[in-house]
Amino acid sequence: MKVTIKDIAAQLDVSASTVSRALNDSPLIKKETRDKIQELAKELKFQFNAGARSLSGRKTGNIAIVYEIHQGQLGPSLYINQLFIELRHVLEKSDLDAIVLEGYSPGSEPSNIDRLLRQQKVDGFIIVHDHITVKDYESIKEADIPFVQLQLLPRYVEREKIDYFFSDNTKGGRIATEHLIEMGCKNILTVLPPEVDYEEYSNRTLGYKQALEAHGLKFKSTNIVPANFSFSVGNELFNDHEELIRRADGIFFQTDIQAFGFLTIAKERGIRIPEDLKIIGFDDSPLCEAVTPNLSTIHQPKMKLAELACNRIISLINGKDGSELVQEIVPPSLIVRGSSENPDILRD
Amino acid sequence: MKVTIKDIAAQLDVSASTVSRALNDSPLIKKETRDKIQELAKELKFQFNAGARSLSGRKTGNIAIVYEIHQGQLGPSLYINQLFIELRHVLEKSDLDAIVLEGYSPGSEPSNIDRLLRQQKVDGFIIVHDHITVKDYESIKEADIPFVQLQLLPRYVEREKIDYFFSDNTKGGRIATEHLIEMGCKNILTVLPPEVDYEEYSNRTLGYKQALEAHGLKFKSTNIVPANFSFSVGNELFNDHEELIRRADGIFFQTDIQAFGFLTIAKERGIRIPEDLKIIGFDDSPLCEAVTPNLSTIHQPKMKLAELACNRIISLINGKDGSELVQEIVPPSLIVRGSSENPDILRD
DNA sequence: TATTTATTTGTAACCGATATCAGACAAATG
DNA sequence: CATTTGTCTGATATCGGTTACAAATAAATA
Repeated sequence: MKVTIKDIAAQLDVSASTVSRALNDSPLIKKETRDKIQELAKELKFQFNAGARSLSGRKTGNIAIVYEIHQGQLGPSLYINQLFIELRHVLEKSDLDAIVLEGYSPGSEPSNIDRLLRQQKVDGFIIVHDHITVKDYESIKEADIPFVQLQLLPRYVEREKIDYFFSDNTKGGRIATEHLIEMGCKNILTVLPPEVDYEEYSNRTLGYKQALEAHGLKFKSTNIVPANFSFSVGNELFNDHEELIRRADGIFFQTDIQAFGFLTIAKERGIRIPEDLKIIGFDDSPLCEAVTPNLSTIHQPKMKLAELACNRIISLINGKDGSELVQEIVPPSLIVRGSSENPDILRD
Repeated sequence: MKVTIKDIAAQLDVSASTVSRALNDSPLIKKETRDKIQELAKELKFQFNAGARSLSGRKTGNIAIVYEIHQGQLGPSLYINQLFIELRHVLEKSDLDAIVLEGYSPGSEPSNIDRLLRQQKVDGFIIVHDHITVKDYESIKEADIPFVQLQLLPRYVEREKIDYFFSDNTKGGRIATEHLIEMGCKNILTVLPPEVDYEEYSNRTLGYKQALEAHGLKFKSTNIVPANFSFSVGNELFNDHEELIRRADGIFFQTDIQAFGFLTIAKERGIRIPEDLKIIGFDDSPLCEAVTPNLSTIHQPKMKLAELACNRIISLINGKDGSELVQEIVPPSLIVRGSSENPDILRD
């Protein structure tokens, strides 16, 4: 049942090392021998024993994907769920397996990350978001295991020293806001989750501000509205900020979820979208096309990010270009749907 | 940096085997020696090298969680996302790592499951839903690796031979429907995803039928409405089945998502919920409490299922009770919220 | 043809753990 | 005190690969 390198060696009357070389495409082997061995290996469906390989060679064939839990979900938005699936998918193509874990799970000693490092279970880490401890970052570096950061630049790590890939949140905030301005909005709010210390959101807010100023609109900090990070945001907004909302003609919601929550309530409150108020979200979740009106939004380049991160990790593992940093900020794109369209244009 | 069993042995001037015995709580060791060794191991933050351990006959410490992709999401409903998180969480408590993979990814040869088996990378499989091939089921059995099935009983596997845990969908359908009947509904539809060959849904439909018949209501197959499995179900229903809907006084949506989609549309179409029509969903997704009116639903016992599955896998791995099957069908529970309440009662 | 050089293959040590078996030592028995 | 029994520990082979080094073979040179 289990096929080992020795079985192949015995069948072809060669030594185990020859088989090893053949299967690893070593240059130290005659082509014919190599082909013969590879052929038999394929026929027997040979696979390297992962334990033995990592023990001798170095590679485990495992990559850790570190995520965080938000409200019982994978990551702070549905978007993370999709990013996660993409990552696994790209890794699979290189026969790498994904070991998933929560970055920060209090009480476990040692931390999961520390444990994985000590057990030598993974070849690299892909860290999504930044909910891991400073200590764990240091452990990873000290162990000299490749890692890349996705989605959010950690606060407490020197950014000159890590590889990261994330979407340009400042630009996202800017193009979302500019779009509303172009559609004729003059009094634009932005709604964001309460955890304002996330760079994700502060950058989106920065982009919002930049857009306003570039178009000669006044930026008021009171127009930045932190609100519950869930569907129920709708009621909260009307309870706490009704006046602000009634005066606005555009809202940039920094997460789709909040826009959805608002949509379900707005109609009841007699606000027509997009006639009275135009709104735009952020993330391009699948629901955008399901709600009425369809939600305009900013599309996060998840495929691109997953590919960049995985390819980088893979080449780091293979020892390539370890010296120079790779840091990419991928631009998101504007997706216009019904919630921000101009009725005037529609009438043409 | 890396601490091995030999390092500990050298420091305490004992042999490696003694250290191994101490760290594995073997009875063949003097208590004092054991304590001394364990103490030092803790101090040095020793962890077994995973590769070496699995090579020498012990466990890999990895469990494969096999899922399927639906519309770019993890599994056919948000519920799977949560179940997945629960599973990982329970495994973590036993220092087991989760290797996640898609059950069926066409084109990869050998299949991921086959590859993992041959690489001897995992100690067991938790299969969520049934999107893996017959061949893979057979490979797992042949390799004699423990596995449990969650969420859905596979069609092509003899159920007398596998351990499974899932929620009682028949009962779920029944209590959902009975609830509507008790709230006074006489003409109840059920809406379900188009993939009717899933036992999940056929059982929910069965429960629906049982409830009707138990209460002397006529069951009509035309009242079973397959519809798009997404938020956009609302428009589809009104386009294709408006008359049916106008005549109904209750709808049992077999997934929350479909109920949400309907909710956003119903109001526009002049249908008041729950006054004109009572509805109930299935899954108890977090959004239920966020929409207006709050959605009544059937709660799936995800924590319970995750615990059962993990504990079973763990005891199978440890060689316990491998002989007798463990099959549990966990009852879901009714959660009553605004969407099915009786206005008459509210007025009291 | 004899000798040097380049290719290709085999031998053996090693990675970090486990387990069998034999030996050391102490306690129990005659 | 000699012998048997029971506890505990160490030496060693092993798991399935990799790799440095030595050996064998083939090709190139004198």
